[in-house]
Amino acid sequence: MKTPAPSELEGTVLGVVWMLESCTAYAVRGVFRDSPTANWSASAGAIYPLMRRLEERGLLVSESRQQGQRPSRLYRVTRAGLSALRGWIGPPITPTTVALPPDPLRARLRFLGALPRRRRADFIARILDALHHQLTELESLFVEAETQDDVYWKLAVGGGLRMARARREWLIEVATTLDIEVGAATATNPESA
Amino acid sequence: MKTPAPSELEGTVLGVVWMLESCTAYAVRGVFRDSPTANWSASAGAIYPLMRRLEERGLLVSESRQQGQRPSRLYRVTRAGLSALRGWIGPPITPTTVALPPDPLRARLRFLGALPRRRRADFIARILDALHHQLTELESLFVEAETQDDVYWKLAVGGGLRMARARREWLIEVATTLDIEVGAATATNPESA
DNA sequence: ATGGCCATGTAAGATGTTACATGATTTA
DNA sequence: TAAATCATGTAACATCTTACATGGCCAT
Repeated sequence: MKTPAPSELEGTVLGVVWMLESCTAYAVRGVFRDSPTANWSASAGAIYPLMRRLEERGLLVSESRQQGQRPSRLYRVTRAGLSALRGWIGPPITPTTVALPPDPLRARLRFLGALPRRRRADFIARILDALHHQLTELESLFVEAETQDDVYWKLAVGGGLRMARARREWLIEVATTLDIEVGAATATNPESA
Repeated sequence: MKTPAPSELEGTVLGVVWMLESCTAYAVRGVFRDSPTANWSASAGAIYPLMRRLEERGLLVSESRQQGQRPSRLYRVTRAGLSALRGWIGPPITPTTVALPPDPLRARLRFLGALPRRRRADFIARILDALHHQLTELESLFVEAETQDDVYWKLAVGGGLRMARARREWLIEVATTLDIEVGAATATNPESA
């Protein structure tokens, strides 16, 4: 194979373009921006050169379109691109696909002993509050996804929802184990006394 | 502030050095290598320059140690380093801390429709099998963690275990929804019964 | 004493981020 | 018409990966 295996970002971009049939780099950025998960910054400096690269590899083709407008590129997935997308998904499955994803929250909790006791409790309380808000947002997104007819979208959002719930339950366990008041966390806004 | 906020990797390295009291870059790599989550490659080319940078910023200090051996650096966290570690953990909590972490499996599932039907089923089956193995490994790690006296380590491993379980249950739901034959790997033991 | 592993790095290259530049389109 | 926003990029920089280099230590 002359073409290297697509990276995570490349595979996702291929998937997005494939789903949209044809789209611009800007549209891909929009999809990332609206994604409920913290993917990448969706920065222009990442997306535009990346799609150029994918075109050079023959995985995308672009059609220049400028009817009185500023020049713009409409990308489509080529035959080779679809093949690369399938290869990226698998099988064969790669370790990174199935491995437990890194979680910044879990990483921080690992070193929670570095915080003074007071600050530790504050940290947990704020996290619980944020997770609560996140959960309600994901739940409404899930309800909305139910009305769509894209079964994979529903399943993906459902997966995110399960993760968010598990994370929140875990945090409650953490708070309980550390003997931290959890009830006050979501109700009050105590900060500067 | 002259020093920028520590990145994810920098914060984690600070935390590891803090936990070990003092250690070499190689020891930090070992911690990453043995981590159950797919963090980074723990490549030498990332860790060694990074710890050098942290020392330049005054967050680490290194003591050269070469008693008949090859020169080696023992790093310790400075006062400023501990402060930076606490700042990295929070509060204030950052969006990336609390956001739903990106999951390569969820990303792929989003585009599962790109696979031919046969291959799709194969993909799900293999993933389920891999998740099953992962889960048994995490469970034994959890049992082992129970014997340690580091409460944050127990909680972190417990969190990873919860995530892995949720992910597996989600995949079973996926398989069921897509009407895919699931093998013995999905035989759920009734832990909630 | 030699092959293999431990341990400490470096060099080159790929990739992503931040900040900026610029023209087109909409809105006040 | 001026300001804001959309849309398409580019440039400089920071960071991470892959691959390599090197020297000490250990078992056979």
